[in-house]
Amino acid sequence: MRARTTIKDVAEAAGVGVATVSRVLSGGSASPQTRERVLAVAAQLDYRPSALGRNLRQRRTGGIGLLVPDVTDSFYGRVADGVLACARAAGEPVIMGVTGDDAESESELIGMLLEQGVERVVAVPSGDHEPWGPAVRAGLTVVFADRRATGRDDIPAVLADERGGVRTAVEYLVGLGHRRIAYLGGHGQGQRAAAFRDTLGALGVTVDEELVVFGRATRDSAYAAASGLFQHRPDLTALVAGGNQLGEAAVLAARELDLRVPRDLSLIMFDDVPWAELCAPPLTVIAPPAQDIGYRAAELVLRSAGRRARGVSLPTELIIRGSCGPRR
Amino acid sequence: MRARTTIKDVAEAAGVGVATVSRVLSGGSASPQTRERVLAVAAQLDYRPSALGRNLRQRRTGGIGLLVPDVTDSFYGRVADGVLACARAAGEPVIMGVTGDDAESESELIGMLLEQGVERVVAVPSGDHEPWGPAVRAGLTVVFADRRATGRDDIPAVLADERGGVRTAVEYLVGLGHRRIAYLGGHGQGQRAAAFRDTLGALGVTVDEELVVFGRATRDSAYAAASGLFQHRPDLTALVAGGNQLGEAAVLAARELDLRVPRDLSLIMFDDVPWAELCAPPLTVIAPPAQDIGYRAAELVLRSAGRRARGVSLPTELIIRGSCGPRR
DNA sequence: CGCCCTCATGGAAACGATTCCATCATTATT
DNA sequence: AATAATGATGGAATCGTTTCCATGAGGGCG
Repeated sequence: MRARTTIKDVAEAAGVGVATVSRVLSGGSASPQTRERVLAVAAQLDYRPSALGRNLRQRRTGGIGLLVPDVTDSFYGRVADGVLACARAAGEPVIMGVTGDDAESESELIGMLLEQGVERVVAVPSGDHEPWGPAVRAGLTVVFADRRATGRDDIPAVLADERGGVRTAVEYLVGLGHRRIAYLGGHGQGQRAAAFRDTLGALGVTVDEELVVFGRATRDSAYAAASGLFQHRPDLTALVAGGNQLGEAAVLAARELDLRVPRDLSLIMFDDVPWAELCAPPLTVIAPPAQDIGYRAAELVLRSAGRRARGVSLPTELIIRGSCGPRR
Repeated sequence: MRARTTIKDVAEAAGVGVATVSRVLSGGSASPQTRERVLAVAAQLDYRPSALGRNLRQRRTGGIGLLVPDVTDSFYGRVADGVLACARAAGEPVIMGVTGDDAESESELIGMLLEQGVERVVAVPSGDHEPWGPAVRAGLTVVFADRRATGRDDIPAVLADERGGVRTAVEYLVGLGHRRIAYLGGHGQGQRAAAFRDTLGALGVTVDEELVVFGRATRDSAYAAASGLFQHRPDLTALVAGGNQLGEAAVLAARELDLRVPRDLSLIMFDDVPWAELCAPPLTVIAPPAQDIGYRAAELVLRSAGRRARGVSLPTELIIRGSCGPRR
């Protein structure tokens, strides 16, 4: 491997000092002819300033860290895409890690980011507050996306307006005549379940706690929860699934038990995914602006270097397709 | 922000020289009592060696770069997941970038990685060989995943056995009696189209070039291609879609034109995605081991630091569901 | 004409780690 | 017992950049 060309090589070739080269390249003052010569030489030698040297000198790494539970999940994939898009626009590298919604993994990854000298992080937290103590103590600028960690209200977050989204969905179902509506929730989505209960209450429908169930993040667990719910309470007429994996499980379980959608069961899913349209019938969904959430979070973490920033809540959209009908 | 604790702080607090601390922490020789004292002090001060200092000294960054066309696409999401899993097991950070299958973006991102001092890259190349000249010239260790760049056969690649997969699929369709089989391909998948033609030829079916069409990577373009194909050649009885976005477009277009699957049209898609099972009917697919491709590529790039490595081809699996039937 | 101010410029320090090398002590060998 | 060998240890150089500071030249103004 050929040795890298350094600033010293450029300085020598251009017949100037390294300080001058550095100034020219980072926009400092220099005489026009010097500037021109340095730029020409740098281009000819294909010189790239090493981020290593710069970062060490400036004691900061520039880049931004990105922690998501699972890139494979379409929702987090879109969040990540938003972060990457914003970072790219700003010319910042992104160091990415997958937590699997596990606090210990999260801790390890934060440690790794710290070692790398990263000082700005966008994360979809596992929910546990534990890992974030050391992070903020070490001076990390953190912005949460999609969720917050319990008890860390000091960390700004970019969230979907889950309450609004769930409210709209529940109102829609109730408007169709449904009364026995179930909620299938997942990891770290207490917010959504709470909104579900509140809205039902506000509409004068008594909340049946047996109809509010939670599955783990895995496909199997979600399927078991959905299937159990359908078998145990065949009287329910509508279901709100709190995420795309849960929605998938619900569709599968309903099909397995020969429940016709929407005749026997109305279905609304939180999160819009490509396959929602391909499903038979196409799924009515509450669409959170996943890509936007990532983009805004990255923007926030880049702008708020140092000072405290306030979080944001982005509106969701109810997309009515074909999976909801009047109460049977 | 509190100042970072450096190796010097640890050395002072432990009453030894910085060299000794470095040796203890990186497994060099030291007397038992010194080692113990240093470790105790380091733990107490919560010392983390800065990767910046180390990398600069060693002139290498350790981490690995990851370039994919689109994280939002389920397939590349799984590839990325595989790379991240392997990197995490090896304790290496991953710097990720999205190319959008655009050679210029790819070039820029490679430049960024170079600046960051990354020297190992896993990439799903856009297909253009242009960007990779500078990369290998700068001494980057590159491993391609899923595709190769034209004319860069010197760069090892971890691929799915597309030929085998397509062959199996086509044989299956021909076995069902189909003769007018179309292929809907996408960006950088000449390999698959070639395998399609070859297999048909080998089975004694004449290849109708009008039935081999290509869409761009966007949803709209793929839909237009599929729709055009169906309208222009209503006599075709089966279709192989060369990727999940293309498959999605085909399902949508078929539905729009009231083609019943599988009665009017048999459908096979390259790539297994969660929604393939949710589709009505569930889609028969050629499943490439996406996660494995990523994992193996990362393994390869980590192990083959320096020396040349050979690529690998991983088998695909034909998963028969319900979207193929006998010729009508 | 002289002084001071401005501006371009280069040398050198600093960032935080690793690592070479010299030093010193302790033990083994002849 | 003298010398060599071994091993622990710390000082200092080094990586590539930015930035402080000193230097010198040149020009404007009194």
